[in-house]
Amino acid sequence: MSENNKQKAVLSVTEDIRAKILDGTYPEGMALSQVDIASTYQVSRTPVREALQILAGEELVEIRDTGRATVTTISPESFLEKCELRALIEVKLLELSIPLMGAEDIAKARELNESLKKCAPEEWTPLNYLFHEILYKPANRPLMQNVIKDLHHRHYARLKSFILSHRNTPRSLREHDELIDRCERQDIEGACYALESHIMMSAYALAEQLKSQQLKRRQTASL
Amino acid sequence: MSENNKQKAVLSVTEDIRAKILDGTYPEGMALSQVDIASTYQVSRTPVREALQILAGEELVEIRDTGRATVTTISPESFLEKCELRALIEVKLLELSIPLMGAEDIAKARELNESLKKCAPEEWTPLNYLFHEILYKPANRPLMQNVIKDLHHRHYARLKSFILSHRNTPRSLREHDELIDRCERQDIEGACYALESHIMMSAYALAEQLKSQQLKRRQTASL
DNA sequence: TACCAACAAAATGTATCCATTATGGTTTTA
DNA sequence: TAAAACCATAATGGATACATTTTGTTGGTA
Repeated sequence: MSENNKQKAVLSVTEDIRAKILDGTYPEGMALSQVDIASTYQVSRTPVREALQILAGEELVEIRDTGRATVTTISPESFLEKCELRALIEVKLLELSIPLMGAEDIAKARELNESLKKCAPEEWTPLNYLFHEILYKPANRPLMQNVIKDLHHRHYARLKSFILSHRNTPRSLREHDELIDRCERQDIEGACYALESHIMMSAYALAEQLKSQQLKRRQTASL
Repeated sequence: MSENNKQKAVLSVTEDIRAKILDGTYPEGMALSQVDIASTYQVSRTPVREALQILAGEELVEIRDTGRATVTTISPESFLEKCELRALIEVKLLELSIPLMGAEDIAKARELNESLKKCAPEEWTPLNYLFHEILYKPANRPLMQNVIKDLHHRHYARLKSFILSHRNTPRSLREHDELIDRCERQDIEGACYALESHIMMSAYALAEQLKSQQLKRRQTASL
């Protein structure tokens, strides 16, 4: 066979459920029954329960004291605060990075932004993270970088549909270009300010969308 | 009976192992065998496995791809970076808090610092966290506050023995007093600077101790 | 002595079984 | 009719049994 499919059940189940939560297949609030998942993946409940604990630790599912697991919901308030945190840390990373950046880092960033300009909508979120990752790498702060990665992957990724519908990517790309220019000029203050705006502007817009959608959903539910 | 002892096994096992890791009963690198734990708590391996997954999510234990679980180790580098992150977020919280502080917040902070002056060594870590928590409450940033709480509880607490041996608490208490004064005077910049020094100074001292102890331990091990 | 193979012991991974608890609908009663 | 009690169903929590993998040891060979 071409590859080794014999991965531990816990891992593959965890990965698959995580992916389905992130891409919206399992929507907010959906009940995750151990027996259903077990029969879906043709495994026993034992690995399923461990997978749910792992995902609960990632705040993707919530396990109530009755034992029932559901997909967590994203409140506009907590989303905004996550963006604030993201901005705080990313600005710090950028501030530490800029003095240590070499020409090749700038070149890589430009290259990635070009890829972003041409990429399919599906690829946007991961490529966007890679772009930011390159900018922060010189700072050499693996832990902070990891926090950012988590915020991007575990949380931001769940809003992909919003991001796509918002269609602010052209502006994002322009802002990326500006950011790179400022880095190249070693304009730390300007770059940090640009980055903070870049993050928080889209944050407010997305939070508004979130709010109005949840309002709509609640109205539909009460019919 | 005075209380309901019938808690779920997963929870009580998780809590107990967590406490033992934090207080050093289970030291860095110690192997956590499922069967041993199960027999220790008189439960089957099923809840033990879930508990280990939860603790792995908290980065208190590491589960290797062989399935073996061990208590995670704290490298001086990662400790310093955690302190940097802590300082970054706490300074932000303080900056947001000060303009919203009332007289009763200041009073509470003073009160807590007085308790700190008189408290037993055992009580220092949790009380110290409470002191900081009060200062950040007006900022109304539950998520950031939670990150800070985690950093304090899950990580800082493991260094209790170092903190005690370091005996820098008198200076800490003076710094706390100064911090409160600056808050009362609405001296945002000064307070933030004082807080950052307060955190990072002890961070560097602790990191040095960590380094020398790990060096000593490695030398002893190689005998 | 150093290295490798084979085997034995121990630990983990998963499935299945039973006990307990929560849930939803039905019936009963005020 | 509305609310409370009850029961049947379904789901979770934990224990046990078995399969698989890992690890350590022993014995043999160069």
